Amino acid sequence: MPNIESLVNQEDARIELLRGGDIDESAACVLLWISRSQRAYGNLAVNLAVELADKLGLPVVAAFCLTAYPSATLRAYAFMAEGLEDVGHGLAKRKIGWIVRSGEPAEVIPQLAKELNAALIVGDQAPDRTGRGWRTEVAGRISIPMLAVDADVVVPSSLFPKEEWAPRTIRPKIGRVLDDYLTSIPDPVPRRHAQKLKALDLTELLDNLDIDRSVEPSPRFKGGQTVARRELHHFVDHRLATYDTDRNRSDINGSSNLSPYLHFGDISSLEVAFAVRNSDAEAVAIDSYINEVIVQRELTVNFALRNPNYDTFDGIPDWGKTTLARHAGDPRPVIYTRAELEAGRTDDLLWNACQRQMVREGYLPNRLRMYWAKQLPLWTKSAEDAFAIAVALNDRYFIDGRDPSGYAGIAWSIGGRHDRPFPPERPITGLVRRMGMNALKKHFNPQDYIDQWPVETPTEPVQ
DNA sequence: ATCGGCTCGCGCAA
DNA sequence: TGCGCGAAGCCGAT
Repeated sequence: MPNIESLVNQEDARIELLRGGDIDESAACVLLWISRSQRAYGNLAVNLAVELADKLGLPVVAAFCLTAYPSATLRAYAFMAEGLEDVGHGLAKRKIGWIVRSGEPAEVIPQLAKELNAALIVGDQAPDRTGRGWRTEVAGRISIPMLAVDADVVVPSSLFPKEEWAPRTIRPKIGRVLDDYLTSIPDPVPRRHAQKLKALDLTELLDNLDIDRSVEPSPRFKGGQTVARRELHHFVDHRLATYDTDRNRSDINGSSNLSPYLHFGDISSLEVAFAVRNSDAEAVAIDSYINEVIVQRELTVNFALRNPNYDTFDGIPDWGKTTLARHAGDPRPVIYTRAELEAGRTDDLLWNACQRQMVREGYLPNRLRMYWAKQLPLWTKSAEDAFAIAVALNDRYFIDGRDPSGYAGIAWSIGGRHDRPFPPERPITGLVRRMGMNALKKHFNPQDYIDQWPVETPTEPVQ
């Protein structure tokens, strides 16, 4: 009877052994629990499941557990459902079984493992506490081995066991090992094919899920690996060349638009980074984008993994807390309620336009997300309030809400996380760097942007 | 238009 | 222990 320890490379930083032990030789399949990495191709968790299944002479059956996470909206779930349909099609081509069930992962996955007589479970990894909790619970309720593959970063997170301070502390560490990890991903088909397994109707499952249906699906972003890859190649072919050079287009009109897809794992940052690295764009453009999609992004993953307060005010650095505390009593000339903010009814026309794009489209270019978050402390009674409102709106409207990038962005904007102080000390925000029109104007034309997101004029009632 | 200085704390050199 | 330097800024001097 083989044990799992002898079948996997224990030195592989990308693989976490959640439960060890012997493998039952009479088992019927390897269970692949897809959660964070919602894609059939370019997926290292799928590949590990295939590798182990081949060693054991078993087929692979993949499962997804549909459950309503905190602050789940129809917008996010419609996007996710589109992605999951794509997963089903892709896995069929890879001769992997596919099951979608609703319920709590801690119930559903162990139950499924029993039903299918699984030899072991291969899962993926999540940076947020909800996703991490699911894995721990599942591992605690099974009696077979379980592995988790860190498939949604380029450099495995386990190489950064402590909280990193800033881009400059993680950058050299990533640089040292990047060539070991920035590789292409094969799509092996298991030797033993799974029987056709009928998946439940996704729309029906969605209908029965307890989610907030008042936030409508994005009219612009459709989920799925197929669409994600189309976006990636459009970016590489048409916008990457000017990513760093054209000042008027850079990072606002020229952004890659991939964040919703990266959030749901419709595409991996590894595939994105690999495609960019091997494109024929100029080195400055490539380096600039690689810095975004690897260094900055993986810093935010490290933040979520290593700082338990990654989504609250408490997660900001000490110097930020000190300086904000010193200005806690500063008068706020204007205070808006959450409802006024949510409706985009402030006196700042650019901010309102950002809020409208967020509400309608579920997306905002990164730099505007920062401007948006940086204004909030000026208009709320405390920085803590500003933080809480920022997180609430972020999670409610963005397709990629609940993502480490969003939380780290808010912590950077409001509390100076991953940043340094910037004197002179100013009212309310103290030493936390401000962002005003002059800075934004270097990158785009605010008026053009405002015009793109007009206030909807109510239709006149016919009378 | 460009440039230095502003503050803080990490990480490395010594 | 000292020193260089940094996620996307701002202000004032030149």
